[in-house]
Amino acid sequence: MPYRRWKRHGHRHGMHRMTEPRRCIMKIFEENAGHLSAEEVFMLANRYLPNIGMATVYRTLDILSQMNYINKIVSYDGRARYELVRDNKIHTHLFCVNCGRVFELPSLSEDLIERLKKDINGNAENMGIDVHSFDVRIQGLCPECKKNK
Amino acid sequence: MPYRRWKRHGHRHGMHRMTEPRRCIMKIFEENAGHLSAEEVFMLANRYLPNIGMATVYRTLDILSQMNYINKIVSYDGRARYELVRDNKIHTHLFCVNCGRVFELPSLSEDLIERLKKDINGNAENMGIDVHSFDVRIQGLCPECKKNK
DNA sequence: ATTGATATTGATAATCATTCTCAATAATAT
DNA sequence: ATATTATTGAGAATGATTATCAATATCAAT
Ligand SMILES: [Mn+2]
Ligand SMILES: [Mn+2]
Ligand SMILES: [Zn+2]
Ligand SMILES: [Zn+2]
Repeated sequence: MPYRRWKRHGHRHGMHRMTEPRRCIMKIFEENAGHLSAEEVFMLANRYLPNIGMATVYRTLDILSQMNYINKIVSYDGRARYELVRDNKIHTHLFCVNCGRVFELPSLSEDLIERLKKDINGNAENMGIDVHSFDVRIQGLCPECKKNK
Repeated sequence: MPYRRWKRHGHRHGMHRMTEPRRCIMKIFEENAGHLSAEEVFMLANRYLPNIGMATVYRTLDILSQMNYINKIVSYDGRARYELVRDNKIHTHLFCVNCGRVFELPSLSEDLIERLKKDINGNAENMGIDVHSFDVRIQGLCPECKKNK
């Protein structure tokens, strides 16, 4: 179900009712391009809903992920990040080993992705595994941290 | 410094002394091909060193990683895995969304890796980032979990 | 609009992997 | 053998995420 429809009161998505915290958090992702931690989402939501609780943030991030409105990204620093689902391109992310932030890289060229898919699906068939998704991850220093080193 | 030399008493690696727990845990990785969690390493080490503590396991995994004898892999289930460094190939790992285990896929073809490297390094240059390493990750079902579904 | 069934909330406690603290011990240099 | 100091194991502490639960808000049926 597209988010536009669910956004209005009176439109449930399965068992999921539309509520203020959910609308607010979804709005935050629509207005922020980056890869936000739960804590960052909490602080942004807090400006509009001063009583919102951390538990609600986590619960909402969870169902928005399930609904495929946002992506959950598990980083190396022990905290997850979330981003709005904008397209179905394979994301290439940089995980900064210094500050822990996640950065977007330009997507790989179409034919490179095609060859990756082919290669991976071939191996998957041989091994008897079921591929849901894949991605490319880079570890290194973000522009800011590279300077200050 | 190669592990063979460090393995003997009286041979330090910088400030790192050679001790029973370190020898034991390194041996465990040499004898186990898989991707082990700290808990799994602890249980295996426990058979030889009944008094070993969890803190020592974590500390040892940490310095073995720094020494580049083992790789640390951050999984999606909130616990890290570790594997012996055997070569410098780009690892393609399957992270089973059902059981949380990590599996090795055959490495990508040489020229595919070369093209990936080129593509990534090109983007890295433009963005002013410093690439330390990269890898391809698959999320899906392992052979075992695929059957039992 | 009012009602009733129930999904959601915020506060708080609990969990779980990992890290820290510290006094006792073991590994190396002399 | 002795002195120096890195390492250990036990247990406490941390920090992100989940679970619990009574109060509240949403939505479908009236
Ligand atoms: Mn992204
Ligand atoms: Mn591997
Ligand atoms: Zn950084
Ligand atoms: Zn599995």
